[in-house]
Amino acid sequence: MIKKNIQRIIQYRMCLLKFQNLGFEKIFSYTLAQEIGVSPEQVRKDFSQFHLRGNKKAGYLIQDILDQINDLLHKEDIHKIIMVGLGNIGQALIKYKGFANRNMQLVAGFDIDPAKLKKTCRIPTFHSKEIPAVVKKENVRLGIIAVPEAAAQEACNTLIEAGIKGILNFAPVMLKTPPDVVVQNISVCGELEALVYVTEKDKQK
Amino acid sequence: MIKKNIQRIIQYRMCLLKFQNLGFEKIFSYTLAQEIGVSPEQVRKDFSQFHLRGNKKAGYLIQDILDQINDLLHKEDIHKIIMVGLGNIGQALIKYKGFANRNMQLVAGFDIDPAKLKKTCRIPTFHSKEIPAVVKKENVRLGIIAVPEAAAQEACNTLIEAGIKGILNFAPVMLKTPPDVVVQNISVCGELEALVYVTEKDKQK
DNA sequence: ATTAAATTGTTAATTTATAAACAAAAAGAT
DNA sequence: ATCTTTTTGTTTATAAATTAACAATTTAAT
Repeated sequence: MIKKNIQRIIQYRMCLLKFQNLGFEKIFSYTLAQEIGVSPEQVRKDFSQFHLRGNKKAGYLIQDILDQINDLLHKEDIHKIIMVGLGNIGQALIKYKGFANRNMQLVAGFDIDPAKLKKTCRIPTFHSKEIPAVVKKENVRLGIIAVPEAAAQEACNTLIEAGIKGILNFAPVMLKTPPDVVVQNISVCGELEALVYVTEKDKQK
Repeated sequence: MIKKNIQRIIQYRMCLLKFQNLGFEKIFSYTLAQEIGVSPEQVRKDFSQFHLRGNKKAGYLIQDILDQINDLLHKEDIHKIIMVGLGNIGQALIKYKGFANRNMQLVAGFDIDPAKLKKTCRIPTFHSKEIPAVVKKENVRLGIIAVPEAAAQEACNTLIEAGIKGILNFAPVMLKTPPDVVVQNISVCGELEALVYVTEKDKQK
């Protein structure tokens, strides 16, 4: 599983950008902490672990920290992504315009259903059998799986075979991958179920 | 933040259903563990914490454990959900057919843009100003925020004011809520950035 | 009937993550 | 120039989560 500190670093980055856009040049651990919903000590600890340094009494220089986080997250490159499955989620992600300003680029979509490939699209779409060719040609390392549960492991195997190293999985299954391929799962229903659990528990109090 | 053990319980449930559909009546901690990608000790520990009991040498009775997990997760009820924001993600979720068999029901969608409300839809859609009325009438406790970043906190405030207790947030901001309102965030870009970090780190080895 | 094997469930140990404490440095005030 | 205040950064302590260990129990075999 991915460490929590790097997930927070990603959040700090978004927050720093926000404050920078508001015209600030410096920020304190306290401010950042409040914004993210953690303690200032947590912010400083995280920064310390990634060697992000500030100035005593003067806080952190936003631009400076951003530069370093951008390095950490390899923001000097544009990260190409392919997506398998052009159903509901797939279509939504294709239309999503937020990838670009985070240095992400959805370069192609795939499906085994020819009907799904017919829709006009912001990105090129191909039959899933073309995955290896496109991955190789475009040198893609990340993939999104947005196919139904039953097809997910097969899609996953194809991606692995093609050389994909990181997979974002929307299908409600735990994918089996070799150790050098990392999977992150997103489950809308799962998150909602967790919310039901905690909110119903709160209710009893 | 929501405890990890309950998140795993939710995963175990999906896995148990899968094995039940395959015709199995019993399952061992080892099997479940492998499927979820954790250790058998973790499974037994989780089960123990929620008082889910098996039989020595004979493993766990799938139906029995499912009944108890269903109780934990309040699967005796159908959980109503409303959604604010009928953009890309909103549309995808409205079309999504997987809610029903997890006892979730999207009862209404909202947007401030009249154009978005015009599309024919599987569920009724209203102007966001109707949120309090619908929440009250339908007695809804869960909400999904799928609006742009700039509108997210305001949408959140409306939901809180209306009495929503759990929020699934797709906007890339940390929402400010009172302690009795729980938020779960989903960030596709954030997850992809985390994947970039770990996969690039692996590459160096 | 006894023994061996398998599996749970609890307790103990370890690791990881978070929080607290505090020294060090910088800025500003007296 | 000295003292006070503020904020970082590191160290120590606490809490949470995971892993390991092992006793208890059940089934099956001899």
